[in-house]
Amino acid sequence: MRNGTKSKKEARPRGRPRGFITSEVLERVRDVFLAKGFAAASLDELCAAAGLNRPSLYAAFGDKEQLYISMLRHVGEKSVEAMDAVLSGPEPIEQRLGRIYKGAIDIYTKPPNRPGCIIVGTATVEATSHPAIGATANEILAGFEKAFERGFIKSDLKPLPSPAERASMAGAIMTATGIRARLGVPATELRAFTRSMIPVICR
Amino acid sequence: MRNGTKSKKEARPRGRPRGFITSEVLERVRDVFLAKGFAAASLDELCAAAGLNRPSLYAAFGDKEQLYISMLRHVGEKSVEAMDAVLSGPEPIEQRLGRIYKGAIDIYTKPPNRPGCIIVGTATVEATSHPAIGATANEILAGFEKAFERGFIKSDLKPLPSPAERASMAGAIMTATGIRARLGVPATELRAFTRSMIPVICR
DNA sequence: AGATATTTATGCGAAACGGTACAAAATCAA
DNA sequence: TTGATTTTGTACCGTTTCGCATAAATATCT
Repeated sequence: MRNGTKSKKEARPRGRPRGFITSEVLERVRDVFLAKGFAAASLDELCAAAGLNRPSLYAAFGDKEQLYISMLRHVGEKSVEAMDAVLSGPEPIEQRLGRIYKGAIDIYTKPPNRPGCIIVGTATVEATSHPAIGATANEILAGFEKAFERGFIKSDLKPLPSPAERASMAGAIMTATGIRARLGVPATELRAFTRSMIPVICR
Repeated sequence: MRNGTKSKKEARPRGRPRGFITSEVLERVRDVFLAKGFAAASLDELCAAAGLNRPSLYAAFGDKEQLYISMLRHVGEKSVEAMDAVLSGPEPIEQRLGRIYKGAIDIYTKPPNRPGCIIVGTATVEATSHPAIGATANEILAGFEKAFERGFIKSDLKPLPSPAERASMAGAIMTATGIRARLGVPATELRAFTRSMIPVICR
């Protein structure tokens, strides 16, 4: 027991404990970034939503770009988990895909602000000025495609197009849906679109 | 000749003539909006790029949002013209589609800033705060799909999926490509993606 | 020429921006 | 209790932002 009694839970750090939970803060700033985008979201709004003062936010997450990237990663991880939960199910792949798209559209068109997909809807515009944001968004989208691919592998579709090709197509449909939702296309139209695409992907 | 000699050219307006050409200004501010997005593009940058002073820009186009929308419409019209020129050609539809995507990718990945598609890449994020921008972007995307549809009608593909369905799929592929280009996906990968999607669309 | 109309140019001014310095508060180690 | 360490709150700095007020410049119409 030389190196400190780590006990079960890791020893509490030295100084004053934090008055917030990281994941909660990330989910609150997510709502601000969703509504305004990265550039138009001010630190005042972000701090107010997070319930933190500015120096606390900075000490915990770094500057605005790093905070945004942390939020993106958080959203991405939770999304992939949710996708895997559905895509590993026992139903035929067409049905699993339908549930993925339906769930996505529900989120994308949630009133009152039809926010669309936060990744393609808010990260894309910043990618030219903030390459790290573009790279992060790309990683997350690649993660989505990998999740789709796992779903296609677990299916009895013909081997061609390959699961990877089908996955990249499913991802493109998802991307386009997330964009069009934010642009104001109503949910019914989005659902009709994804429903008509599924048989094409699974041909 | 009562109502004034309108001659051929309409009579010049009364006061001092403008020192700029509307389409040129729109194409110069387009470059700024492409690089920075709507929110992060400052009026100083826009004026400098346009070669106009601030009050001139305001008198000619209104505020920043109206200027941006005028620019979007300008880009949209020229794009549809270019698409129709290709899509009405004599080649098989697969080949016409390939040329459309190749041309788009060339623009989307142009160095040094891989700007992607200005419509889905910069308008989308603003749609929640500026509904007029979202509506305009949607109109333009619908115009793209109509152009695709005209191309599919002029082809000897099977009647199902319908030309409209094929067009919405082709549009989704275009959208996803424009997004991923801005996010940093290299041109070679984008070309491989669209090339693999064409046979699926034209099945 | 003189009056009228429109566009240019300079520059301002109030507000909002991102980021940080500094001291008070809260906890742990000894 | 005393000192070390981390978080919190207030207040501020310099810069940049958008939009406009005002006056000079350039054209047509009478």
